Amino acid sequence: MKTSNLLLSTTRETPSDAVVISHQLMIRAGIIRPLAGGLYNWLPLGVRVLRKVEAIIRQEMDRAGAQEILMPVVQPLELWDESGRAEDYGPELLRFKDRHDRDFVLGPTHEEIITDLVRREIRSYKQLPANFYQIQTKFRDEIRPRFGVMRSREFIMKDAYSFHMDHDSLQATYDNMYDTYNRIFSRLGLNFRAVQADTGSIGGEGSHEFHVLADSGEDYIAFSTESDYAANVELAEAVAPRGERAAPTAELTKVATPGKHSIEEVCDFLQLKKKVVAKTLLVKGATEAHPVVALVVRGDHELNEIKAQKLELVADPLEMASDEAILAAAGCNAGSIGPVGLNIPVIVDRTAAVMSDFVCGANEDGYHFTGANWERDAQITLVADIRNAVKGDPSPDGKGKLEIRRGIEVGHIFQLGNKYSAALNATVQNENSRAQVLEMGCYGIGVTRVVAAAIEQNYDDKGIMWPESIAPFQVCIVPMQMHKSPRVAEVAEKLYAELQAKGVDVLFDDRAERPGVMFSDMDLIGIPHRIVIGERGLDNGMLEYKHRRDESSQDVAQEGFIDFLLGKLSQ
RNA sequence: CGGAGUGUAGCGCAGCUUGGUAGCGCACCUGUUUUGGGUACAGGUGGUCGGGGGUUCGAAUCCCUCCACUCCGACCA
Repeated sequence: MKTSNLLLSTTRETPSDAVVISHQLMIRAGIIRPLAGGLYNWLPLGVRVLRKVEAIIRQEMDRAGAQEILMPVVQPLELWDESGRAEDYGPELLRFKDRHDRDFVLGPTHEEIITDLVRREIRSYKQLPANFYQIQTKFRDEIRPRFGVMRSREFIMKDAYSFHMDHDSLQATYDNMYDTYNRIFSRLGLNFRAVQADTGSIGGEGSHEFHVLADSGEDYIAFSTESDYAANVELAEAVAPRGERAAPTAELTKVATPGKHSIEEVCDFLQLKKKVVAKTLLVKGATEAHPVVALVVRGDHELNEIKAQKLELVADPLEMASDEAILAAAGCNAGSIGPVGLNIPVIVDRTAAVMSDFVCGANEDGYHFTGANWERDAQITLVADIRNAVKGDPSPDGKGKLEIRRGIEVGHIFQLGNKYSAALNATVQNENSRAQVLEMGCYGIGVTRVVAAAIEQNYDDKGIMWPESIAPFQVCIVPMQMHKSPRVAEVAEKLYAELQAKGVDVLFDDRAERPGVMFSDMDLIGIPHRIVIGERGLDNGMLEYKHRRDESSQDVAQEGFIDFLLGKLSQ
C-alpha cells in the first residue's frame, strides 16, 4: 500500500472529549471516527488491525475444532420472550418493529439464536459435542458509552457456543477454550491474565474472564503474589482473619460528633484510623420479616455488592435502604448508624467481626460510640464475607498475599449449563432414545475492545506501538526527498516491490511531505519496522532501519538488506 | 435516571458579562521558500453561530423552549 492511496487521516491535536489514551490515539492516528454516541466509523487503517485480530481468532478457533457460522444482527423478539430475557435484559436491549408491526431486537448476544438453530438442526447425541462461533457485530444500548470503542454501543465480538450431552463433555470443551484463549491473547501480543469470575445473571458453574492489564481498566483484579490465583475483585474471597477476637478493654462511651457523617469525617474529628471504625450500611432485606438489614464492614473496607446480594437475608439486586427506612430502623440518619441496639438482622464481615473496642455510630444523630464490642454491646446475626478483597489480604488459596490491579475484560468463558437449552427446549435423543436437554457453554472475545486494549498497553508519547501480530502494516518505507531524487525513488520502489513479493505487509510513504511529517505519522500509527532511504545513506550503500521501540536507528548495507529485514520480522 | 458542562469553519477554541457587518490556531487549496523530526512567508476556500420561538431598529450575545453531545455518579453485562 502506498500512502497516496490510503486515507491517512492523522491529526496533531487530541480531541477534547477523549479521556483514555487508546481513544485519543485511535482518533489521532485515523483508526476510528465518531459517528454518534457509542458508534464509530472504522477507517482503512483500523480495519486492517481488526482483520488481523480476527484472523488470529479464526485460526485458533478452527484449530480448536470450532465451526464458524454467521447469525443475523436482527433477531425476533419472540425468542427473547421464550428465554425470558426480554424482560431481564431491560432497556439495554434495543427493540423495534418492522413494517408488518412484528417485534425485533438488535442482538446484544446470540444465545437464543444459536439455541434455536441447534434445536432445529441437531437431532442425535452422535452429532455432539459441537462448538459454533461467529465474528459479528453486537449492539447493546449502554446507558453510558465511554472510552471510545472500549465501551461502545455497537461492537464486534467473537462469540462461540458449545453443546453437550453431559457436564464432562462441557468441561472438556471449556478447558479447550481456556487453552485456546490463552493462545489467542498470547499471539495478539497482550499482557493478560485469566481470572476467576462471577457468573453474573447468566448463572452456571464455571467462568473465567481474560483481562488485559492496564491502568485504565474498569475492573479490579486480585492476584496472589506467590501462586496462580487470580480473580475478579467482585468474586475474590476476603478470607477470615487468623486468631480470636481480643477481649474488650474499654467501656462503651458515647461521644458527640456533630455534623460528622462519613468515616473520613468522623476519623478526622476523633483523630482515629479508619480501621478502628465499624461502617454500618442499611440495605433492603429479602424477606417481609426483615425489610431492612444492617451490613457491617471495617471502616477502611468497601462493601462488595455481589457478595452481599447472594445472602439469603439481602435483597437481590442489592439496594440501599431509603432515608425513611433508615430513620425508622435506626432512629437516626445515615452517618450515625451503628450496630449497638439495632433491632434488625446485623450481618458482619469476617474482618469486622474480630474487631474489639471499636468506634461506630450511636444511632443518634451527631453521636458515635467508642469502645464498642461485639456480644457485650452489639449482637451479630451472621458473619459473612461481604467486603472487597484489598491489597495485602491473604490469598484465598493460602499462598501469598493479594495484589490488586486494574484490567480490561477482553474475553469471558462460561459454563452455561442448561439455562437456555431448557428454556428453549433444545433437546436431542440420547443413547436410550430419550429426549435430553443439552448442556451449553459460551465463549466471547471483544474484538474491537482488543484493539483498544492493545493500545492501552503499547504506546509512548509519539503514538501507538502495535504488537507485531496486529499492526496495520509490518513495515514502512520512508524515502527522503523522493520527488527530487530519482535515485532514492528508484531504490524505494524496488524495495517496495521486493518486500511485497515476499509477502510482507508494507506501507510506502510516497507523499511529497517533509521528512518530519512522515516520521511523525509513521510513529503515530505505530508501524513496527521503519526503513528510511536517503541520498546520504545511498552514498555509502546503506539503508536505515529502526524498530518503533528502538531508541535510535542503525545503518544497514543495501546488499542483503531484505534478508536482514526478514530476520527482524521473524523474531 | 441524578448532578455538572458544552454546542460558533473539518478539528481545537475566542467572541456572549456591556446587543451594532463572524474571529484565531490547526487542517485544506494556490504560489514562493525549505528539505533527515509536524519549515517559513504571502494569498485563498470554507460558517443556517445546534433547532424553533420571543424581546429589540438591530441578537452568536438577552429571554423562553426543544434537541444533541460530553464529563461525574447511579444503574447494567
